[in-house]
Amino acid sequence: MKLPWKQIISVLRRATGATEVPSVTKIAGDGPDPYRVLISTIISLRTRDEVTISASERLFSAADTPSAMLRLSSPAVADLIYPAGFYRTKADTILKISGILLEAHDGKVPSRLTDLLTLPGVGRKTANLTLGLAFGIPSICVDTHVHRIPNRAGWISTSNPEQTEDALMQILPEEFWIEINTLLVAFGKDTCTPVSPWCSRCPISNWCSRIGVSRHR
DNA sequence: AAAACGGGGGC
DNA sequence: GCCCCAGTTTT
Repeated sequence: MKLPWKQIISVLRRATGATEVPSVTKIAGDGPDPYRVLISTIISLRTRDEVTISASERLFSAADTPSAMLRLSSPAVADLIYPAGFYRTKADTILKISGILLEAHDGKVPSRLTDLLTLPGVGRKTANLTLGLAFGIPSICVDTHVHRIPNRAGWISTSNPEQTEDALMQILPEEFWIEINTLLVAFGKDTCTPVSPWCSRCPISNWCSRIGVSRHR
């Protein structure tokens, strides 16, 4: 299937209201601060956007560098990021990461995938998202929406996130890699929902084969 | 009362 | 691969 990506992306931008920078990056102020991007990405795990943003703002107003973070106790961090889900685990993770950054990476967030993956609490998703948002390095971040939507639309046919990452790199121009996650997350939340999606108000239904969708609105 | 949710670690 | 983790919203 030959897909008009420029058009699809621009329609999604308008439909979702997402401009170019996702909410996590905006927390970082004028330029994306890799440390803030990484830490808010950790906080965002299983947590809604609004909660992630307020939790990140509270945390960063108390500490926004690895060394400042290490002056806080784990319960203090947990208290700052509450009510983000898994807040106790995340507080430990944030402190561990901060310590490692200070010891092994000169207090900075590494910009190589392999280095990011060695950090505790950082998996493929978090690492790729950080590479894109913090450093502008083209990388595709596959979450449930980025996996579900292209498959439902019939653009690709994959069964796991890693396959999806490869398949999307094949069909999607590199200039859209960083943005696709933000767009599809927003799109998947309000229109292309996991069950009974709002196909009647979908702006890109022209390019969707609705594979696997039995019920829709 | 379940299921779902911007996952990842330990085994 | 499977199981665990463990807060909140949505259905």
